[in-house]
Amino acid sequence: MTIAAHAIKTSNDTRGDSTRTRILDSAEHLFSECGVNGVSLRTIVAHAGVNTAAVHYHFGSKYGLLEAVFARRIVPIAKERLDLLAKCHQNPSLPPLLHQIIAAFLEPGMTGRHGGATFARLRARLAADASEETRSLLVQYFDDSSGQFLKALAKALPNLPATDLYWRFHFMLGTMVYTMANPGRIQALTKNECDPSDMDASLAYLVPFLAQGFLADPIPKAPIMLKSYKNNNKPKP
Amino acid sequence: MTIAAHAIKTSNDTRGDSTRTRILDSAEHLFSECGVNGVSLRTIVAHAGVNTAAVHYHFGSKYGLLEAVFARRIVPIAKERLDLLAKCHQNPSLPPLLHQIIAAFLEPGMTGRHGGATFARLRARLAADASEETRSLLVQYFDDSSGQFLKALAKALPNLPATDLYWRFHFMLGTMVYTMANPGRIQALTKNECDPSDMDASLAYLVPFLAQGFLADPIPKAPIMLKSYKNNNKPKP
DNA sequence: GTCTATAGCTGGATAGAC
DNA sequence: GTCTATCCAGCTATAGAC
Repeated sequence: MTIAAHAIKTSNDTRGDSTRTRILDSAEHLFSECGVNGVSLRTIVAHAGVNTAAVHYHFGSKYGLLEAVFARRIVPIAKERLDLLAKCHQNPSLPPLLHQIIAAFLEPGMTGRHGGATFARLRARLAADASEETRSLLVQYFDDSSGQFLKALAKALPNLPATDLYWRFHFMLGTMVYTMANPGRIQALTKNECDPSDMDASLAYLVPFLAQGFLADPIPKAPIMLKSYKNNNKPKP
Repeated sequence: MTIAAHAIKTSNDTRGDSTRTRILDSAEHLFSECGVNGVSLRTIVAHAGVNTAAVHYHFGSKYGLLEAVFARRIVPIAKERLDLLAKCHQNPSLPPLLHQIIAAFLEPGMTGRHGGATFARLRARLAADASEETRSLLVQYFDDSSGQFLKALAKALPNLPATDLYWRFHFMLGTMVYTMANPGRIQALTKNECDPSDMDASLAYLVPFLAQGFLADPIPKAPIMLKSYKNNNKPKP
């Protein structure tokens, strides 16, 4: 069965307590908590109340299970992103277009609608994983919608060179993934005043920060600048 | 032996080819490439040309080896950060103080002086890992210098409320870690025009982006705003 | 489709010679 | 300090009864 077929089959399972669904839920939770290599199938099946054979019957292997966990959430997230993007437009009664686009990109994956903090942390783990299998999962599901957002951002920032735009998009992914991963450092430093697991608060602070970053002047192009920007690139204060 | 003692002992090993050092180098490389749970001690010792007993003799366990790998790099990184911070000051012939501070924080960990991209990726992996052991490693070694940088940033941004500052510091960590992790998405999207493994280029684009983000207006404080910033928080364009 | 039982490996850790 | 040989717990995957 293909990954997409897994996703469709799963999303049609509205009962929510079938063997398949319970395995997916347990796997999502434990992969997220312990990492894919940090948890055994035995632990997953014990948590789901099934046996090891069930996993191999439904998903073929541990990696097949990971694909299914991933596909179940990612297809609706990508769809919602594009839906929200289609609704973005200039209007004096709305926030600036740039803010709308950034929010359309970030919200679907970060709020609770698609697996919430659990799936978000799993995505963060996969992003730090460089293996070919993992990387292909991310590229396969995200690159299409990313391209659409890059186009929309380019249109909203007509004076920004493509290279600068790409870098800033990359930085946006970084803030998103790191916030979702929530390593706990900022809580420790601030005595829980800042809590990245509160995705609404995270977005409220993140969107304006990123929008402002996107609006920075492009950096000068001369190659020498790349090694000595400190003495040459002075944006107006 | 304590972690600090490991670090000191290692940093005094100037020959660079002792058993200890070869194990540390191999482990750093393979932990970085495959994840701590993704590589076995057998693979590490084969790569280092030693036997499994050597690891247990010198480091006690696989986790002890991870600690030693981490401590060897992190102590000099934290020191260099503070050294660079001490040199930051207002001067018309230099870039803005804010840029200097951000660069002082980012450079030591991202450029090639302390393990380079290899150790950087390992740090990114550990950041995505939520286990108590891993988290304590990061907190233990980084929180002191982070506090000093927060103070310096607060002084450079006297009108920014502490909460906003903390969030933006958190976002800065995200861009740093994600760039170091370099999941390859931006290369794929841009046909290698942007290459996050080029740390000089990364810093050239990253520092101005972050500085601009730090300079954004603080978000309004009313709790309601956290859930509906989209209709209420409109920074000037 | 679901289960039990187990095959077949690989893992971290250690004992004990030198 | 360094090595070989080994223990045994834990893993994924499968065979085969029901």
